[in-house]
Amino acid sequence: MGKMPSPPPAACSNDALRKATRRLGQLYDEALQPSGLRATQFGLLRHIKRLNAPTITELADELVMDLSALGHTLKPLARDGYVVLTSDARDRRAKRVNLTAVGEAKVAETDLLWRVAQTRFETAFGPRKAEKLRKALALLASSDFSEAFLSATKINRKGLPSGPHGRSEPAKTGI
Amino acid sequence: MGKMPSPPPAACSNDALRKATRRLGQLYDEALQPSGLRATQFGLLRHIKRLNAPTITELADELVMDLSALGHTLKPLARDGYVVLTSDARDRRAKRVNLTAVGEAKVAETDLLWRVAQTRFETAFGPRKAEKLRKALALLASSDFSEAFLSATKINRKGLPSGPHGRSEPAKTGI
DNA sequence: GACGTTTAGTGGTATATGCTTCTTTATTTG
DNA sequence: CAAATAAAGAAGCATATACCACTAAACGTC
Repeated sequence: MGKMPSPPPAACSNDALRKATRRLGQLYDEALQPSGLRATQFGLLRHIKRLNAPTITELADELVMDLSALGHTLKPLARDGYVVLTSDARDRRAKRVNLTAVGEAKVAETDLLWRVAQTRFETAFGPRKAEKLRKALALLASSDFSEAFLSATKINRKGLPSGPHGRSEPAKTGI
Repeated sequence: MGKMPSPPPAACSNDALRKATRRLGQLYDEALQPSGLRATQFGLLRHIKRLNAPTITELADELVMDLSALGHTLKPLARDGYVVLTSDARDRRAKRVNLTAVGEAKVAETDLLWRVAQTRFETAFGPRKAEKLRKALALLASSDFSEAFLSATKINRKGLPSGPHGRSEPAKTGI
């Protein structure tokens, strides 16, 4: 008994993450429906508001999203008048994403619905656990984690490295 | 001091989930790239293999995915010859998703790449935490959670219901 | 066994997201 | 300063994912 089929945990973390995302997306979308905004759009508008007219690149970084993907995603919001893109004066390459008055109002309106959903989430999942989950997710989304992942050596004799050996430091949060 | 702006945890769980999903998706996609399969496609093929020629509906349920969305997602895989749709003999409405020999081979091939990625994930995130995270995500994806979320009363005087009062039972896992 | 209802999928449309390529600006260098 | 290089977006294409409307097949009822 010297091999053992090297059991990488049966479940795929990526699959698990996607399933949860789909489900939660459906629940939040349903909750925000009266506003006409998707959960993704609301989140996007909130980020724009918080970052105060960021450039597309800044926004993309913050959202852990591909630059061009964000460009596409902004179109419906621009079309509907929630945001406006303006060229940056200093750097004419850059474009800033501005929340319009209409957009601002829509965010405020939708925020009420969001709070209900968020509170339901806390209640259903447990506030303590919810907070820990968000922390874990933030770590996953961080560039620290990317680096840890990319530099993790693929050598891992068992599936469960338990002893104090070759594991490249489980990324210390720092988020 | 009797109001307090009812602080629904500053961060949106949905946003957090999406950011993490995007990041991890990129990491896994990159890891599987040599195979030509996206992480989503690999996960899909693995589910098909595991469920043994499921109907589209069964597969959609398992993946917490919309039926028609799954229908669309299957097209590239069918086009590339990894799966074939066959009408069920007993119920001519139903269609079964069959993994072809080519698909089977592709899964086997990609599995090697996936194991590396999965092991890196375990190493970078910590095996213990990884397991707990997957559990939490599985709970979120479960219908139990949907029900708990939908039936959660939106009344929640503070943002942190701490006492032993009106909270509709933080869905007991059972996953 | 015809009729209304439910169930399985399809097709269309729209958003979400990523990659690659190309254009316009900035920035760096010789 | 001119040429090379880097950075910010835009555009095109492809997959991922959802909702709605529609068709076809199965079911249940009287």
